[in-house]
Amino acid sequence: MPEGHVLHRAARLQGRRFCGKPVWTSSPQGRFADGAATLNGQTITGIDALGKHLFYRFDEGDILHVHLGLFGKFRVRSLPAPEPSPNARLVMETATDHLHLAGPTACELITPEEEDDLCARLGPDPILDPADGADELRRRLSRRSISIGAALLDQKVVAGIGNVYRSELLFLAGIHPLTVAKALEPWAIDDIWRRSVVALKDGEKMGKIVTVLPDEMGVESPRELKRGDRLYVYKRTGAPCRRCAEPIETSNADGRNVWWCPICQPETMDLVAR
DNA sequence: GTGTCATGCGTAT
DNA sequence: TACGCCTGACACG
Repeated sequence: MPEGHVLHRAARLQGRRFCGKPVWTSSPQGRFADGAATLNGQTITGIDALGKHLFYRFDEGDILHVHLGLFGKFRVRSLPAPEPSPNARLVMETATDHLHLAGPTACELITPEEEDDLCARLGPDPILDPADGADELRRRLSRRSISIGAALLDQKVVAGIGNVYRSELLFLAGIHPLTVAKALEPWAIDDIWRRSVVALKDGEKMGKIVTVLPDEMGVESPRELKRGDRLYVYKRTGAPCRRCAEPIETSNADGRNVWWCPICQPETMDLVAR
């Protein structure tokens, strides 16, 4: 269940194993049989992530687009690999490595024009555009009367943030998630952007989402934080805030659950209706 | 075994 | 706003 950091990490780690090598491809589940037949025997020339999307480039010009959706998962390992699950959408192997993809929302061949259209619909990616994404984010939020919580999930506003990061980033920024997006001061939007760059890059490096500062939990490094100690507010309804002990609140005003601390993220500005 | 839920998103109503 | 899609982990009986 991936946010943008997972896709950037996949591009980096899969790139090491698969770029520059011919691949055998198949679709045990059958739903990508034609595409797998087209790609079989081709050489991968590059793997790129943008937001939550992944693009594999092949030497005959084909482009494979993968979006994991809510359930999609990669398994990557060195050969020999176990039998693929019967619902594997795509299995890809070199002489030494094995990739197994199950449950994606999208696994399809697309044209360069389709890739351009798709990318044009995405906001700035904190991992790809750390330096100049803030201006773009400010522009894209300036006319939105939706809440900042809803805006951060909209991939047209910013690409790669999902439901975990949006709650955690707004906690770190001290902003209530139901705050009207266009009511935010430019410096507050810049702050959200800077925090998203740090958080997603950290997530990409570690392969998991850790937003809690290690010293707040009495350990040296984020890697030492146990499951359950890594996040400030996500899925912590009723638990004491790690900073002020106030019970964490939750709402699903926009169809997805969002969590916040009522003291650390006060209602100081315009809120959208609950 | 069954039911529920989940880090997503497009389409229909 | 609701639903459909796709899978796996976990709680419960």
